Amino acid sequence: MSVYTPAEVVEETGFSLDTLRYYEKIGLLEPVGRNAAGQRRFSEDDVGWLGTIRCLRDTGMPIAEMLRFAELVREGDHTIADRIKLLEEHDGRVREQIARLTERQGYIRNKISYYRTVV
Amino acid sequence: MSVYTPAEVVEETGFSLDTLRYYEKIGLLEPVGRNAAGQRRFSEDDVGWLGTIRCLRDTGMPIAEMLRFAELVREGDHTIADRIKLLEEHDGRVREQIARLTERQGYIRNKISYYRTVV
DNA sequence: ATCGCACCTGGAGCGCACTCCAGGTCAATC
DNA sequence: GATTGACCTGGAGTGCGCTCCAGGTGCGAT
Repeated sequence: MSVYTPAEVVEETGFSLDTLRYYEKIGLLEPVGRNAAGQRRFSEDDVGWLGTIRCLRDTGMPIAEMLRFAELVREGDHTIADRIKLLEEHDGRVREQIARLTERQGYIRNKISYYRTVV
Repeated sequence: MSVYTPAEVVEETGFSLDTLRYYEKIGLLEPVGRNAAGQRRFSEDDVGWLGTIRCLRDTGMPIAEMLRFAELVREGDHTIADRIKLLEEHDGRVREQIARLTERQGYIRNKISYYRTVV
């Protein structure tokens, strides 16, 4: 079972070291293991979880909601229905987000086309 | 040439009154016309411009860049090539945004599917 | 042994985009 | 003529999500 240094995790997840510490501090990450010198050594699971976090963050989930999700995960398998619910609601918002973005994109492209006719 | 009261513009654009005043203060909106009592009366053009702003904001353009765009618009027709450039760069970012969102959406949906197999 | 470097901590600070507030004006309505 | 309600101003405050800082530890390389 391999472990990762902070620098490796920064590299793999794209989160800054400060952000990793911040996530641990607020409880989005469970207390990370340490080596003898007190330095963090992230587990495979930590890195996997950070991948999930990355994905939720990138789709605009606020930290407060990620915390709720993290709690559900910690509580064990009997919360899986709740997790599905949470993720489905989020998926709905992502869909809306994409739809809105696509619509606005159309407007921007029209604008560009219009400018092209003017030049 | 009809004009709009603040309340009407709030209704039509979805920006709050405070936001409208803020946009005027920072120069994103040119100084809005006033009635005898000093109250704002927005022109058709103001409302149209706010539509553009809405669209750029919703697609994640930072205010600083919208200000640059507003400046170009004010400078007149000889800046149209620059405006096209700015909007095209923005369009590129919007495309990336949609692509990333779509990819992450796939991940989320996988996660949901996985949870469904577990329950 | 001394240096550089990756890492540690608690806590302060920051950038963005608003949002709220206190105190005031004016016009129309009861 | 008192009240109500939409609006005004300048400036302070807020929430989010980090990001930075000072001061310190421990380890491997020169």
